[in-house]
Amino acid sequence: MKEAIEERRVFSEFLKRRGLKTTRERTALFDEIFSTHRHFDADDLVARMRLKGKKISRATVYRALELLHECGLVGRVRLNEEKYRYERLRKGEHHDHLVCTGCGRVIEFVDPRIEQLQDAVCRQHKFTATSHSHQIWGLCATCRVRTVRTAPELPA
Amino acid sequence: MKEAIEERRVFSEFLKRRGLKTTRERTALFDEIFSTHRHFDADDLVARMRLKGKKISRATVYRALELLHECGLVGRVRLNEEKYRYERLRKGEHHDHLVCTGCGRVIEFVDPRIEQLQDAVCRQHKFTATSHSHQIWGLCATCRVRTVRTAPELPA
DNA sequence: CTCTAGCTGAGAATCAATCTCAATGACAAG
DNA sequence: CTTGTCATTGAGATTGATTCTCAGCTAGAG
Repeated sequence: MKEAIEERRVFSEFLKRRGLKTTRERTALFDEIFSTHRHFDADDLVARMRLKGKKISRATVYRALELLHECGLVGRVRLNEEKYRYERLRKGEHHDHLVCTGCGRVIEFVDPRIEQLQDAVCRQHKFTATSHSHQIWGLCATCRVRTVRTAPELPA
Repeated sequence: MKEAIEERRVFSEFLKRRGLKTTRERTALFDEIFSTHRHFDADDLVARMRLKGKKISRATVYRALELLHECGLVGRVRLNEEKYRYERLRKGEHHDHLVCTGCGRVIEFVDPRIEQLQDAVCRQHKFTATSHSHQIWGLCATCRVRTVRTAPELPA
């Protein structure tokens, strides 16, 4: 599974540049993360490693995610929850999220026109953007159907 | 300072509808929140109340913010930090945020064209949106100047 | 005024994320 | 291959925001 050659190089060079080491743990985590395109949180990752028979402590997982995030390979957002969501990033690519509050599903979307308007907004405010996050909450098609007339008037 | 008449009515009716009570604490918190337009976090609010000589427990503050959020008078977002940011909302109005990573300043913006494109995205994915949050991080004009050539390379 | 169901405050609990520190390991140099 | 050094790891403690618990308090209907 020697996927993600380019990313692997980026990470390795990033570590070298910082005088950090390419450890067994970091490599294993990298492999796992770059073997899929799923979104995940720290716990998911710990669990996935366990399943593969690699016991890596939570602390190490967080430390590795921090590094991968710093070198731009992994995205980290809070979708209005208390925990972070991580996701593999493809260089130059960017996407935003539709988050289903019914089932938790996350749908990605890209819209260059929106990005363009964003740039305009920044210019208008003399703001120099470095990143952004755009989330839309609601119900996905499936949950929408399921909730027809189950939706309360509000008197929760 | 009998501001925010309309909001006051909304809140009061909301409480009534839910069989909840209009307590001294809730009224005091409401007054404080609706006396300005600032963004704030739970601690700010506790502190502001203290300054006015009203000691209201953190638990109560959180509970009141929850209610105000539920009835749509107060917005609550995580700007990729661990804590929530709250803000007074004006009915029907909506805005998003430019967050300066230099000084923490939050600039609000509205762009109907972006909102429109969002709707289109949702339709495309058969997604029924209920809310969204759109944040752009970067440097405000002031911090930008201050940081000229202090910024690292970060070949992210 | 009374009574009851909702409130409040203090502190405990939770939960993700971060930190501490002793033991271990990567890797450059010899 | 061996060594020395300094980063790394894991387990558990810690932090920080938020939520919960529960006993005593109070709003507000009757």
